Amino acid sequence: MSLLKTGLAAFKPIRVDAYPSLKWKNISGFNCAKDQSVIDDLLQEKLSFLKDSYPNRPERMSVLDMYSGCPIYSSALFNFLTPQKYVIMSTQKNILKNIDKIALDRRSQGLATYETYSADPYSWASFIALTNLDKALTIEKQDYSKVHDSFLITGNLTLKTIEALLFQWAFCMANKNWLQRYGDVRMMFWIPFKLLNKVIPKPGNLRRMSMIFETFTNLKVIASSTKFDGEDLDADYYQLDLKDFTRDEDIALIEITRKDFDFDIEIWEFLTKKIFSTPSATVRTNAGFIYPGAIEWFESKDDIKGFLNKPSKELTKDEIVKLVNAVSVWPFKPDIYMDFHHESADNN
Amino acid sequence: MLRIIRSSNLKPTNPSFLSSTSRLYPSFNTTNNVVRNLVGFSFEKTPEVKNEIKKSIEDKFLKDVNVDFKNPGSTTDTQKNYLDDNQVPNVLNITSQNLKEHLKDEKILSRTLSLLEVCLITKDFTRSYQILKSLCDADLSPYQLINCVNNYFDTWINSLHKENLNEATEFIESFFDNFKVNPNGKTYAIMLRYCVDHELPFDNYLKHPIITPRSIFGNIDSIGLDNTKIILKQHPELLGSIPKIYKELLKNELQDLNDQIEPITNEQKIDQQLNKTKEYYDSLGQSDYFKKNDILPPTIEKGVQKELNPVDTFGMKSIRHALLALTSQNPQLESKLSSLLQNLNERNILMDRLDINKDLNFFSIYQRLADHPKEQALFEEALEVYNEERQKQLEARSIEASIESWKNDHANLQKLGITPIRKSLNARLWKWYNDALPLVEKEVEECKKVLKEAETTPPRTASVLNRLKYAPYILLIDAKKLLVIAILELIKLNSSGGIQDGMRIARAVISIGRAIESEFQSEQLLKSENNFFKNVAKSKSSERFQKIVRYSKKYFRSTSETTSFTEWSYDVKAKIGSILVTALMSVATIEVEGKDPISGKVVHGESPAMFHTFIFSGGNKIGVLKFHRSFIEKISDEGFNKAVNPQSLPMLIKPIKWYDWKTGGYNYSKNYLIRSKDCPEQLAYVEAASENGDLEGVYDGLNVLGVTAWTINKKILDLVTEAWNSGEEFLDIPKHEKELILPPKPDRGEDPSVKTEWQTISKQKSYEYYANRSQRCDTNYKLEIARAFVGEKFYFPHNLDFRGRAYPISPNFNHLGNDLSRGLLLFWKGKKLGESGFRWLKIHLSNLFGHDKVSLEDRVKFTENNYENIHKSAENPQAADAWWKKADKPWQALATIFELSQALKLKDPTEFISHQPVHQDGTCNGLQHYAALGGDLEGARQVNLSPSVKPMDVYSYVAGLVQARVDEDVKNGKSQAALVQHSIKRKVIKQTVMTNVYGVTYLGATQQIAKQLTDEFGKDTAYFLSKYLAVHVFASVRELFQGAHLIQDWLGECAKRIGSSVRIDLKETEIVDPKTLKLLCMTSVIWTSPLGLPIVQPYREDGKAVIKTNLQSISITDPFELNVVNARKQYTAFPPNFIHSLDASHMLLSAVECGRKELTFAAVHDSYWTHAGDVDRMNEIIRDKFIGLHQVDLVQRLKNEFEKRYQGYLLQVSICDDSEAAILVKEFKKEYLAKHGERLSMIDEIRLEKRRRALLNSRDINEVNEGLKMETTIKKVQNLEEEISKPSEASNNKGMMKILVPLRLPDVPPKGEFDVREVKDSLYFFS
DNA sequence: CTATTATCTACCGACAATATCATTAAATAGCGG
DNA sequence: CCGCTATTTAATGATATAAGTAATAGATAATAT
Repeated sequence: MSLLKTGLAAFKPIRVDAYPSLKWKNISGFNCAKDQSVIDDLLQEKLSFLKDSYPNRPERMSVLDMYSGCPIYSSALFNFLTPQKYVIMSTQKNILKNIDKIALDRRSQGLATYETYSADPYSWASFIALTNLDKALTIEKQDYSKVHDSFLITGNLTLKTIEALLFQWAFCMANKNWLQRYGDVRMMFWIPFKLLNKVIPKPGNLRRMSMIFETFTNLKVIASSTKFDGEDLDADYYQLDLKDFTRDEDIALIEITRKDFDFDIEIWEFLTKKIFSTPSATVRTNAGFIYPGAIEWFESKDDIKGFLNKPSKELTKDEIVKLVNAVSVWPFKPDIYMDFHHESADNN
Repeated sequence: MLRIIRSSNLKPTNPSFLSSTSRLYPSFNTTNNVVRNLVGFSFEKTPEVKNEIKKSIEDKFLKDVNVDFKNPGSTTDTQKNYLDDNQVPNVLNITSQNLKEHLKDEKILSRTLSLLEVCLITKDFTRSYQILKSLCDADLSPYQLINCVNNYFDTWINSLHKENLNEATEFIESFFDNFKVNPNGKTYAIMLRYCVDHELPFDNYLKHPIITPRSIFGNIDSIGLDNTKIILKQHPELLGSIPKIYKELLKNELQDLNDQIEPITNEQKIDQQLNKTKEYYDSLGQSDYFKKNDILPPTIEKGVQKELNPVDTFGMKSIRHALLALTSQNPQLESKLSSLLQNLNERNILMDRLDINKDLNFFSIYQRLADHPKEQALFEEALEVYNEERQKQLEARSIEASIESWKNDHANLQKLGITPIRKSLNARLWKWYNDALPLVEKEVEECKKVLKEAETTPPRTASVLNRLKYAPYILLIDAKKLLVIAILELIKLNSSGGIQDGMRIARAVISIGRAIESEFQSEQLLKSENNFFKNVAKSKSSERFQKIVRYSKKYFRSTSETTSFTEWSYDVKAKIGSILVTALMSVATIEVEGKDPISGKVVHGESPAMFHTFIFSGGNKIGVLKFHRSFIEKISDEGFNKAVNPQSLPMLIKPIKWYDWKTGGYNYSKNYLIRSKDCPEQLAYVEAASENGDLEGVYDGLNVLGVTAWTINKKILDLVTEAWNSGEEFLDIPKHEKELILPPKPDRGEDPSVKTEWQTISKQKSYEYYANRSQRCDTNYKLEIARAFVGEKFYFPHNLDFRGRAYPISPNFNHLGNDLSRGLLLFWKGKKLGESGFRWLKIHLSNLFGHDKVSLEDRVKFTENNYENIHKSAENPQAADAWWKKADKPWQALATIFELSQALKLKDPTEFISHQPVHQDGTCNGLQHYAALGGDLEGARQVNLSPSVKPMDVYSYVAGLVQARVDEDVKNGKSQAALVQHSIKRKVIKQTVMTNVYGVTYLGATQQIAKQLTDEFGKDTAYFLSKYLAVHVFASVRELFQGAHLIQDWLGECAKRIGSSVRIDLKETEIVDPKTLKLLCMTSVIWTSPLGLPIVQPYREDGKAVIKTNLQSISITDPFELNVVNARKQYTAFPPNFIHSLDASHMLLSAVECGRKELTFAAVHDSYWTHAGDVDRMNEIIRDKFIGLHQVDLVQRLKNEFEKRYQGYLLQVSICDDSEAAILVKEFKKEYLAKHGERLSMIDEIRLEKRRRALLNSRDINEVNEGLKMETTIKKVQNLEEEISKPSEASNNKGMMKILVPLRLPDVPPKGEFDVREVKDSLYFFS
């Protein structure tokens, strides 16, 4: 009962250290915050705009938080946003158990709380269950012209094996599917610094990974434990200290929202793979990797042949779009869906 | 110190390698037994040893020749007996303390030697001499060095004229000063050749006090026969110094002894006939096919009525031409056969008159001569002579033949206009070839230029340096050949490695490089043979003489020292390969058709036919070469094509016998005894064993397998061809699927899971499509080979995998293949069935039908009850519901049916002459060996080691056990149990039971069972149930074969310990990783098979090396990188490998005996084949040999060997905190801490122990005493046998500590009561 | 020391990831004596 | 010509690549705090 009326419940902040009996066993592949006050500070410093982006939060805002780890950040964010609903989805059984204890305690006191949802965020099915079957979360469908104003996705993607989710979900943004079918839903993730380094564009030394984020998302670095060089992006981020985290590995917090585009994304995906095969080589050389005849085809296009001789790593976003559009109308274009190979093809 | 050639540029530099300090370190092994030391990675040889080896080969060869000449039946009977001792006679061991460095040295050395060889061949004496000088300073064995110098001398002297005598003499005189070694017999042999060639006096060189004529003529290869003749004319007394095999030859040449040698009368007759007959090849107009470039010889069809549908398999055509339309350097040889046939015709010996011009089915001629043994023998001999030359063509000339066939297709089609040319693949290839040739030639020129410049000015730019690395090699082969090889390889590799319509670049370039290397070697071998025999046998043509020449050639091939045995490095292969691929890629074009996405119109164009690209797999970037889809469509239309590697087809003559670990099999290509996995360690052991004379038994066995003659079952081939051409599915031939159809792509707004699913399905579909295609392709390949060999007599050269199992070297089509391959094969030789054979043939049929679980009598009855079916099937095999198709192995069954039906039509079926191989298969051979090892009564009974009335069937029995368990579960209300209760069949669990011996895991077993259950339950349920069943199958097998599992576990445990042990006399950095401070386990499991073959498990973490080519960098596993062993692989693979080494020994032993008793013998590991009439005799042999093998306690013997080999090794084990050993170690550590103020690390422990051992081994008594007093942790615990030999427990447990202990092996499991001699009376042991 | 994560997954025949950038080691060049 | 340092070049090592882990899930080794 009290759960449904969270918005009305008193908003006493959750403090994880108020539950000293709970053992969090720092040892986890995830790199998580250890010190809640640091996160409080971070939110205050850099994320106050969130409060304005999500009006009337206690009544209508939902947050989906994945792989929370020890819920230091989750608690801080929860306290900060005071959303109507805050779901922590994870596979970490022991951690969820502990969080449940906190939630139970809060509920018993009639306090607002986050809740857990035991499922694997890696599995698409989890979200169908979450929104359709279990109805643990109801999300309003909104227009893509502005950022969704009642739903926020966040989580910790610092484990090696689930890094992939960042890319998958980014593509979901572009494709408007998964949870991104509800609108332009803002996502905030903790990621290893190494991963951040891949996704931020380094002018003159561009790679496909950064191109993805540059083309399909608005990327902002909220916080980082290390300095980095990237265009405009380094202007204003919160300096983190590694000692406040569970692992001795540089970490960053990023925020992404959707950027619209107008070309065939599948060709884009295919083409960028090929064109960045050898980033230091010329566009012409790399074009050869697309399909026989591609170089000649590009040479026949006036808006393209001008940049065929520069290295791929210097290609701009728009130039790539030109290439994509050229391939789309190419009579001898390759079958972009056959670009894989069968592993260990031997078995009688 | 020495100077070597830096591989990048050719200037001498000065690193230190091949340091000799550590080489002769005494082994810790101090037992009474002989411990032979392998030093470094190559076994040191002295020239004397080498000569001895050569001598013994000669003796054996002569013996064999005698067998072939006169009294067959008595081969060697004294092979070293490995079979009756609990000790392995020679425990070989590598004792280098510096493994990694030694290997690196080997790498440099190998490259340098290869470069030397290449420079010599290209007559680059400047560079050669530089290399040679640098080698002098290297730590080569004197023998190796002399060899190198001699090779140099050999080539260099050819460039000298008569006037340069002084230079030559000077070379010999300053030999020692220059190279620090003395000249030897070969040096003098070379000098002799020079003198004789230039008509200079040579007597001086025959009077050397040390270098005797005998040792000179031991190198007769370097003199040449013709020259030897001249020498002998002046010095007839030297005839005694000539190797026997050539003596005969020279005697003939010298004294015109034709009349004195008894001519074989029949042959003489034919000799006379010979003159009467005109060469029929001339009449066919194809004798000079290879020389006259423009005329394609008319293809003779060998009576196979129907062409295979896709006709144009690349290369195949050339093979057929090579087989059919051969030129010969000695026309008389050819005509011998034709005259014989003519003669037979005239005498009406054959039932029908032969049309010599058409019917070249030798097999049918042979069969028709069955009643005329004399003529049959003559015919066979003539055929052998004839084939001798054809084989040579086949191996040596097929590349040229490919070009010809393309060219001809192109030329012929040109007459018809442009369109047909576009359509023809061969014509297209001809164009590619022509367009790319200038590029390649330009590259070759460039290489020449660069090499020349490098002589004067040191190379600077990267591109020149890069080119220099391969330049010397690319000059070795004609540019035309380079290109053809490249084209053929690329087409062959299409769709390999799981890549649709393409291949991995790495594989492509290396395959091309390898093929080129191999072609080069062939050329060299052929050239040296021709040189040696020049001017011989041109004039004399007596049968006897020709025969001697043939044997001399065979001998030459198996011993020739001029043979190149250096290997091209991967670097070179890859670079050359990539040059060619690049050239081809840039010119190869194809007509393409596309659709304009906007207008929808069809557009035509010309586009490159292939392209380079990268694909990604799990974040890995793989470089691939892909073909344009239009090209793929083209080859699909014209059929599935693979280029045949003509150098590894079945052989038309008996393979070269194995006398030596690196010569055998084909005439003109290099084959090793062992298919080593690029593992120098393996080769080192095999080489040592071979030179130690331990491998005689192995060689004998292999040689028996090699002389089994085969032919094609034409009836079967006709039928298969028909089925094939229909394009429909037929038995195990899949349907020809025209194109890959994928489900429609989902909209991108759909949930990602939808797309994922679509991808999965698409991948699956695509996989199936390509699997289907590759299967069709494989079948086509088999059929093409079979078709080319119809009517021929052919042989499969064999070699071994590293465990000693024998495999035919010729891939694709051989008796190890599937039912179809086997069905297509017959023994060439026919043998009368006889009573017993008739019976076995019936049993064989029954077995092929799957009725092999009943008594022999019942099997006979099965066949007898089906006589009507047999006749029907034989008469009308095409019938849709023909009986034979229902067999387990339909093709073989049909082949047998043909024979049976023919036999039954005879008045007396036992008179029938059978060619059908009849198999005797061990029932679960692996388990048989386990049972014998363990003396396990119950196990022995289950696998038919002990006699019984009916054969036991393990699989059914296990199925029964599983059934019982499941039934129990049903009672207890388990839901899965109820579902599968009625589906537990023999077939379901068979594979799992079988693979259980190989250590299949739960997951693997589940998949196997699931595959069987899928039809019944559907994919998902099947998997669910399989998980359940797998558990029960495992439990049941374990329960039934307890004995086997005890041994399996024991073997595993031993391997585990060995694989995680360290040898502490190594250099410290090779014992403990300086970075991680962890033990570096470098010890692989090594043992000696009962036949004397040393087996080294090659499993290590592989060291990757990257090669830069002009296409891309490619990554290969560096064979010269010695890494830590993969302990897991070592122990999971050891039990099966050990058992396989036993069954391999059993097979080879049986082969030798069968050979001795003149049985035709073939084997597929644990399935032994012979003529029906000989099965009884073979069965006896199989049993005897099995008993012989197991009469000693092989497990104990293995343990003894291990203990000897791994004595002094240390192992890290976890033991209980409170055990005595742990306490002692802790105490010691505490004391050490107190004394030295720092903790005793593992390295310290090892250092101390090293020191202690060094002291103990010292010659200084004081030091020994000091050593005796010295304490180390290892000494503390070494006597606590019980504690340290306990199996190690999981280290994750509490209260455990890790300590170093001397390696101990667990006790051998107790042996059971079973007496292996019972096998003698077990009917179903093999059946 | 122990919870979490990564790595396997049946033997043999059989055959392999690559580009780029940073760092280190070695070779060469230059210079002075 | 030698020997030293500075500069260039070669060799080695680390990291990124893609982005549903291809199926499949349970034991075991490795890792990190």
